[in-house]
Order: sequence, then C-alpha cells, then structure tokens
Amino acid sequence: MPTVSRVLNGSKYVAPDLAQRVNEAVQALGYRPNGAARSMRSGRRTLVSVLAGATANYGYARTLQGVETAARRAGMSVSITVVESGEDEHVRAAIDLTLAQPTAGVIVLEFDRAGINAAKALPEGLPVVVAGGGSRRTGQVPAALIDERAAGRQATEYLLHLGHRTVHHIAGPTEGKHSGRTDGWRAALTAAGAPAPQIMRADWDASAGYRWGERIAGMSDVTAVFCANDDIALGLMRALSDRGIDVPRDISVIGFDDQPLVALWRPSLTTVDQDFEDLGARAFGLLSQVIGGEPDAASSVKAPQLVVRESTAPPKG
Amino acid sequence: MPTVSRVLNGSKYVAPDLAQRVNEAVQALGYRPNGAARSMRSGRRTLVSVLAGATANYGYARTLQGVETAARRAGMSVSITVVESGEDEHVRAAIDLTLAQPTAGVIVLEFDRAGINAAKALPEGLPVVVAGGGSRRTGQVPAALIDERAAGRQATEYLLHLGHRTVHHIAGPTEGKHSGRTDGWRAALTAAGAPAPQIMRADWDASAGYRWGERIAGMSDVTAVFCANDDIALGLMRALSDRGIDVPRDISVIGFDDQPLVALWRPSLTTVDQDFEDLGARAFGLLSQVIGGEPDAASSVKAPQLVVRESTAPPKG
DNA sequence: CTGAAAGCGCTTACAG
DNA sequence: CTGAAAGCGCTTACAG
Repeated sequence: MPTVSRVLNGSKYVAPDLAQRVNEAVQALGYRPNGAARSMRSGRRTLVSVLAGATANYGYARTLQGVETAARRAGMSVSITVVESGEDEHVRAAIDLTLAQPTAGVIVLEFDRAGINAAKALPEGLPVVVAGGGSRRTGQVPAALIDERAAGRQATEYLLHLGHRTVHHIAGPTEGKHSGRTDGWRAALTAAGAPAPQIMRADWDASAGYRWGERIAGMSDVTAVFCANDDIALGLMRALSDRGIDVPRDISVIGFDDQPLVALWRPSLTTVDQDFEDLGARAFGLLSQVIGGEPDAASSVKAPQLVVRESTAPPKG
Repeated sequence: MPTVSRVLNGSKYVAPDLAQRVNEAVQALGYRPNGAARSMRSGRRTLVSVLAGATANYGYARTLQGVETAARRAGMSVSITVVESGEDEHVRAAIDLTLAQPTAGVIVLEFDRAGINAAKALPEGLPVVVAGGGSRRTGQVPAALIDERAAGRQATEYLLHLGHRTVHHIAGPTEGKHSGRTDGWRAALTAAGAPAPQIMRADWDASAGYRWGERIAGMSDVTAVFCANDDIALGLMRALSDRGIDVPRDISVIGFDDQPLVALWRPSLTTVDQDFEDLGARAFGLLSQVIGGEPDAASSVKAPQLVVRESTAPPKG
C-alpha cells in the first residue's frame, strides 16, 4: 500500500518494474485514491470555494469562469455556494455549508451586499481573498480588484467632453456612497463644476432600466445617462425607443460591463469593458499565494476600458 | 469527543446541559469539524460535481444555478469542472480532477461534444446523471431532459403555418443528425411536404450568426430562419438590419433559449423558452435518488415553450 | 528501494 | 446518557 501511494504520487524511490506493475493494476481495477483520506492524512487540500451572491449574471458567471480555469490548471477543484442575501441567516448558512467541505481557501465575490457581508463573517485563520470593484483593498484580506471608480469617472468625463451640461446616473440596488461607479461619476461632475442630479436607483435588470426610461422620457433636462450596468442601459434604451426618443441624438447612454450582445444592439452601446475572467484568475492567484503562506500577497487593481460605440454623441442644438 | 460529535450531529441521547456546554465551547473556539475526516469515517459525502463544456454561456450558467440552488437546499455543496473539449486528453483530465474530490455523484451537462464524451468516459459504479436536450435517455444513466426535438418542430411548424414555403436552419457547431433542434426542424418540414434547405452550420456565438446574415442577405429564396440559439439569431438580425433587410417583413427569425435580453431587442425575438434552472433542479433531484440507492430513478422530460414576439410574420406578397 | 506501523480527525458500535 | 476503543483509507517517517 505505501508503494502504491508512492507510485501514484510520483516518488522517485520506486523500482521501475514495480511501478509499472502497480500502474497496470491501478488501470485494471480502476482504482482511485479516496480524496478525503488523502487530504486528511497529508493536510493538502485541493478544493477552492467561491462564495457569491449569484452565479448566472454576466459578471458573476465570467468571474467564476476565470477562477475555474485558473484552478483547474493548478490542479485544484472549485466549489460554488450562493449567498442568498446579505441577511445574517443566509450568510451564516452559506458559510457553514462551504466550510463543511475540506476547503483550501475561499474566494468571495464582493459584487453585492451578500458577498460583502459574507466576507466579513468568514472566520479568522482561513485563507480568504475577495474579488470586487474597489480601487483599493478595504478589509484586511487581500483583494483582486477592478477600479470601477476610475471607469465611472472616465465614462462621465467622456460625456462631459462631448458637450453635455451634466450626466444623469442610474445606480444599482445596493450602491450607496460606496459604489465605485457612483463615486467616479460624482468626482467627474465635481471636477468639471457640473451640477450633480439626483441619483436614480434600480435593480440590476433590464426591466428596472425600462421603468426609469419611461420616466426619463418625460424629463426635458436629461441629455446623457450613465447606467450602472448594461442590462439597465438596454432597458432604458428600449423604453426611450418605444417613446420615439432617439439615442444618441436626443439622449446619450453609457452602460457598464460590455456584455457580448451590447455591441450588436441598435444603436450599439458605449460601455465599460470589465475583464471578469482576468479578475477571477487574479483572485485565484492571490489565494494560491495566501495558501502557500506568502507573507505579502499583494492586492491587484486593474482599470477597465471605456468602449465607445454608437449610443453616445454630443447634445443636439 | 464522541459527545461533541453527538451534539453536533443532533443525536438525542445527550443530556441537555451537557449539550449546552458543548455548544458554548464550540462557539467560543470557533470549532468546525473537519469535513474530510467526517466524510471518510461516516461514508456520507456532501459534494456533488458538475462536469460541463462551459460555465458562463447562458444555458450552462442557468443550469448550474439550478443545480446549486437545489443542492444547497439539500445541504450539499457543488463543485464545477470544465471539460475543455471533447478530446480524450481533456475529458480524462477533467474526470481525474473531479474524482480526486470525495464526490457523492456527478451531473454531466450534455450540451456539447465535451459533455457527451465526458459522460461516456465516467467510470462505472459512480452515481451519475446527465442533463441535456434529448427527448429520451440515450445511455444507461438516468437523465433530466428538455425535449428540443418537440420545440424545434413546433418552431418550424409555426413558421410554416404563417405561410412560409420552407424554413432555413442555422445549426450549432457540433450538431449532426443527433441534434434535437435540427431533428425537429427536419421532421416538421417532412410532415408538411416542404423542401429541406441545406443546413447552415455556425458556432454558438452572435458573430457566427452575423456572418450567415451577410450571406443570407444575398439569397432571394430565404423568407424564414430557425436558429439554434438566441445569439446566432441576434447576430443574424443585426446583419440583415445592416443591409436594409427588414425583420420580420422580409425575413422571419426564430431563436432558441429565450435569454432575458431578446425580449428587448428591436424587433423582439420569437424564440423557444428553455427552463434551464428547472433542468438543473431536476438533474440534482435525480442524482439524489441514485445516491440514495433508489432502483428506478426515472428520467424526466419537459417540453420547452415557443414564445411568439415580433421577429416572425407571414411572408410578404 | 520497500514493507510494517503510526496517525490524520472524525463517527460509531460497545460497554458501562 | 456518556466515555474508551476501533477504524474509515490514505501518507509519511521508520526501519531494514
């Protein structure tokens, strides 16, 4: 049995012919070492857990994909547990479920309240890394980040440079002053001396954007809108279109995410490209460092790119 | 120690006050049982593995979501491993990685060649269930299915009933005669005595649809196109629109999936609604039965729904 | 280079 | 109701 173990784990101190025979037997019997026993005895763990407020939404799914790819290449598996909401009860249930597995470490997607609260509630002493949209790490755990603030500022400045007096903003549901996108939007307005209109709040989906579109259609002072994500922007554009308002001639619209389909829209959407796969890969790399005991696992920040398409133009008149 | 175990596992034979003290100590120390040791000793496994050719694409992500939700409610975690392609090497690597974890069972997403081959290569004796788009189970393992054939037939019949002489079809990449969508399309044409045009093949993404759109714009005999998924349909519609061809007046288009955004498109897309979340939930339920040793875990089939919107109309003239 | 022995952290009969 | 003892299936020093 120790010999089998040595062969399977590639120890060098095994006679070639013995190793050969072991391998044949393993093949013939379809033997697979019991992962639980293996991890218990060796202390080596090969499961990485992702904790997230959702899985199927574009950004979540892509980040998860980035984690999975990086983990697989490193020989590790990834488990996923959804945190249903930011409520204590849901946060605790998700953490309990995750930690019932022999996990090597946890990656938390801090894209929403559920993720933020989960990151806070995780016990000490466990390798943890967060992935999110800040411009610098917030807690004590290392973070892989996308600088939403810079992107929000850039998008807003672009509209201002086109000649718009100000830029309206439809923010996401859980965003307060802590949303990077909203922060960047406000900073750009302040820097330009432009008035800051009331923030419009919406859920992340297109129907929320559509409802705001119905109202914006009746507001004569709106010439440019920066939306917190692409779905909201698309819903908004459809509502405006349904009311005979032309984008971008009457109103310019910018989204956030750069989902694949928004380039096909008519008009195609100007938006901010977030590289979620890269975010997931960076988060995994960081977690590997933490698991490996590297003392100075450094947080990383990347700036997303503004992608200019057809939905933005100078104001008319 | 046995007492602690009994308290944590809710055995009734523990004095209330002792249980109380144990719970307090557990709280204070932040003690969590080692999952590996637990699963090894008890033989109970709480990890379900999903094997899939992708994770972020709409159908995959939604099915995964369905699995995760159902698993979580049953107190189980889910791991995800991507099978990079249908090549032996990738299939084997993915299976090895998955089975290195102490998994209770495997759900294979048979949405593509990678998934189909993975299902075939899984060793005997392991609880396995497949989820896919057939109308009946194909192998010996139980399956949760969506009846794509019926849907493909229904979509095609709908176009025929509108008065189209025939219906063109853009199929997905790996689809041969075994694609339910394509089978259903052909069956409808045959039943109606309509001529079956050459199948057009495309990758699953919008750009593939766009390229076919460029060619179809030059084909005078095309009045209706049934696309294997929504992305292809949207790419096609954009290409037609770019060439001044009106959908649905000049050409009718039907997609497959009913992604959230296609209802917002202009024109909104007639498509087939597949309930992927339900598919994932059914797959997990089936796997639970298999794990539980139920002898007659029955495959389930559901029919997707045709959703009629603006992209389809009678042929002109 | 290769076996016998110990032990990872739990749970489960087993005695009391 | 509650401890002492065995054992799940591996890996890792330890002798040889």
